Amino acid sequence: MPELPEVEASRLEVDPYFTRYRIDNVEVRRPDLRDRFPTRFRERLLGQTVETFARRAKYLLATLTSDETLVMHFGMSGSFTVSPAGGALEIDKHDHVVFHMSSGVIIAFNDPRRFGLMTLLTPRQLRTHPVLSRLGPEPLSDDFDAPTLARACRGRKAPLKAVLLDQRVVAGLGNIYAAEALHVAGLSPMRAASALATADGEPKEAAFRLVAAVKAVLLRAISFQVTDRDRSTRFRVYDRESLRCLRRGCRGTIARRTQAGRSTFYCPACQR
DNA sequence: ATTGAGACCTGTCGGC
DNA sequence: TGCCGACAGGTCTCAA
Repeated sequence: MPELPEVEASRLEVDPYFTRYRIDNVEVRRPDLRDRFPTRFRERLLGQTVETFARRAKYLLATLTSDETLVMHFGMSGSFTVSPAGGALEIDKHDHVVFHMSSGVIIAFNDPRRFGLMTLLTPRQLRTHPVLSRLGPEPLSDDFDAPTLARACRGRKAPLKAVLLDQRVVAGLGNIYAAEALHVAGLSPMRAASALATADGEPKEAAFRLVAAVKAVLLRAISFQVTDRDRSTRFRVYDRESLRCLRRGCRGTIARRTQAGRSTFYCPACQR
């Protein structure tokens, strides 16, 4: 479930049960996701109240009364399940951390593949974190605009798809929405990123189109996550190999190829 | 400094 | 039904 829209949907769903409640108990059933949990992880959480529950890129950040921040990442297969107070509790074998909140609600972090991450950072560790402190702009914020993207793309020979996946350029896109945004923008995933900028790093028209496409695709995906359940209209190119291109007036067929070890879906007819 | 390949771990799906 | 390979929405490390 986990690119920016899915993480944001998860945050919205869990926030009412997390924020302003105290963590009365934590079951650490497996302290080894992508990294081993920090020392005294459980002890540092016990009795803490969650003050805010925010998202940065694909990370979820719960700030605690102690000023420490609980950082969570879903990896490829992470998710939360919320069990109402007093309800029967079923523990899945991939529920690695289970939070018992002061309301009686139980929130479980589930992650079969264990590419996810959970850690607890002091304010200083949060500020200087080697990954978090280097994340690029939030794609839905005004900080992500064509000039910013063009500067990041200047002189880069890497294909556009790879640059959209680089979390230091823009933070939160993954394999699906990078492909979707490139289709909306009518840009080939194989195109060199440098094509978005002039020699001095000024944005070309394609940079404006791509920025707008990224925002549109993510906004649509978030609203889709929150409301829609119809899976048929979910993606324009992702997982649609050999199917007709959905762009109005385009008669192309969606192709698939491997880029940097991952599947890229695109329309060779309308993405240039 | 950039870039691509491989690794991490488990589950699912299609083909034989 | 059972086995096997291919593949999966992310990131990190390493070598070129």
